[in-house]
Amino acid sequence: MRLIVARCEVRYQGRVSAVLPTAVRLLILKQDGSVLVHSDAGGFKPLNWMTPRTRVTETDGLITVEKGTGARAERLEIRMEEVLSDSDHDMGEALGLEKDGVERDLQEALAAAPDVLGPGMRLVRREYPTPVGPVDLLCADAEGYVAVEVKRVGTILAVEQLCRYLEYIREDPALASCRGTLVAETMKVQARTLATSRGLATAVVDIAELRGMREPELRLFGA
Amino acid sequence: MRLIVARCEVRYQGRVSAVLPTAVRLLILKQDGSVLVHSDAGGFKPLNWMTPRTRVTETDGLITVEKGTGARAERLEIRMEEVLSDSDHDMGEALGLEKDGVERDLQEALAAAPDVLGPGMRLVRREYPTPVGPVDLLCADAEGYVAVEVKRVGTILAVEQLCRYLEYIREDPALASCRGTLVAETMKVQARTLATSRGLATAVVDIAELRGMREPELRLFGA
DNA sequence: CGGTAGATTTCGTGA
DNA sequence: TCACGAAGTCTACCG
Repeated sequence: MRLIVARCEVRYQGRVSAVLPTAVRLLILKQDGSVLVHSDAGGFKPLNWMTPRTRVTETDGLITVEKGTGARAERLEIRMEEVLSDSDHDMGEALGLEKDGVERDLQEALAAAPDVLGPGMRLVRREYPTPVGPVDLLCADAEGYVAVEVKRVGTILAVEQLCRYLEYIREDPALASCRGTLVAETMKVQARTLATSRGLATAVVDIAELRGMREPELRLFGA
Repeated sequence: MRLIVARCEVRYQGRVSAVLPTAVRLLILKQDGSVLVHSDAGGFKPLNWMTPRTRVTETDGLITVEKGTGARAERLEIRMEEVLSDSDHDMGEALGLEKDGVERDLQEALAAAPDVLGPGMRLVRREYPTPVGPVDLLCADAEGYVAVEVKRVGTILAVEQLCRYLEYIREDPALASCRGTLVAETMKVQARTLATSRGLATAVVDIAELRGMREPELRLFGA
């Protein structure tokens, strides 16, 4: 990884056009070809950047980063007027990031304990396919089938998505009366409202509690 | 801006849980309180980060970044085992980024040349309000009104959005027969298919050409 | 401060 | 390679 602190002007032309007037900024040139231009504020996002795969050339204080060809071509030009620092660092191989609590984990926990969605609820199958993509869970209880969409945050977009799935699911005569439930760790009020007006159920769950239900013996130790 | 290259272990707990095993990484501590952890690969995105406003403390090789309180609390812990480089850089004030070609610009260009959507098409108003948000353009031709949704990339989500708008627009008796058109610089095939099946029109435009139509005198010079 | 929509979204996955 | 969906999305804007 090469780190440059320099007074520079940056131009990007590709999906949009952008110009950064001259100022002192941090340039990051990664081993994989990524180039990031960061300022001392603005948080998470680089002011300008290009992701792999790139072609990087440097001549006479001008760094040119290119990507793609023809209509989809992109070009990032960094004109350095004063270099305040320029260093190289060998970082070796990095291991991956371990995450927990994302939608996938929630879906798993729910698949293992579908009865939190109602008495007698059981899992029919996960990732039940439709022409517009798979619905997270297909469940069933005494009253019939229920299509379940799982989200970390329940929004109106999730309601729309579930509606789209149901439209196709109900084309199957056996599933014509299939109900729908949106499950999320946090539910937006607007999502609940829209869901209700479309005849869908909503449920708020906690992943830690879900797992607690799956492994009740662990709770005994904690109690 | 403080730049640290160090062998470190990183833990994040907040919206999810994440652990980064020990490796050499770049730590960026910005003036505004942002903290980013970058590896030498992985492109645009930091491995871990925290956006303002944060509380940053450092004691004995342990950097702790905290944010929020109570249920929404987040914590980022960086345990440094070996510091390879640690430098501070004064970057002063940075000027803003000038962008062109985003959705807003496309909407403007289209508002100035609505006839590309069809002969005799004229602009009624921009940002025509509905209870579910404003539709980008409301136009009209000899056959009646047309609601226009503008996107840089036309997706099925954009089609759904336009449908949602039309649902409300058509409640007004004067607009009961309002048509709909999705306009984009690039149109996904699925979006076009869904739009057609819902009785909506689609149009692909180029922002440079749009502007060319608005200022035909400029073309004469080029020709 | 919450909600919505845009983004050079980026990033992963599956066909 | 393409298309779709998630993301600790982030960020700006509006109420």
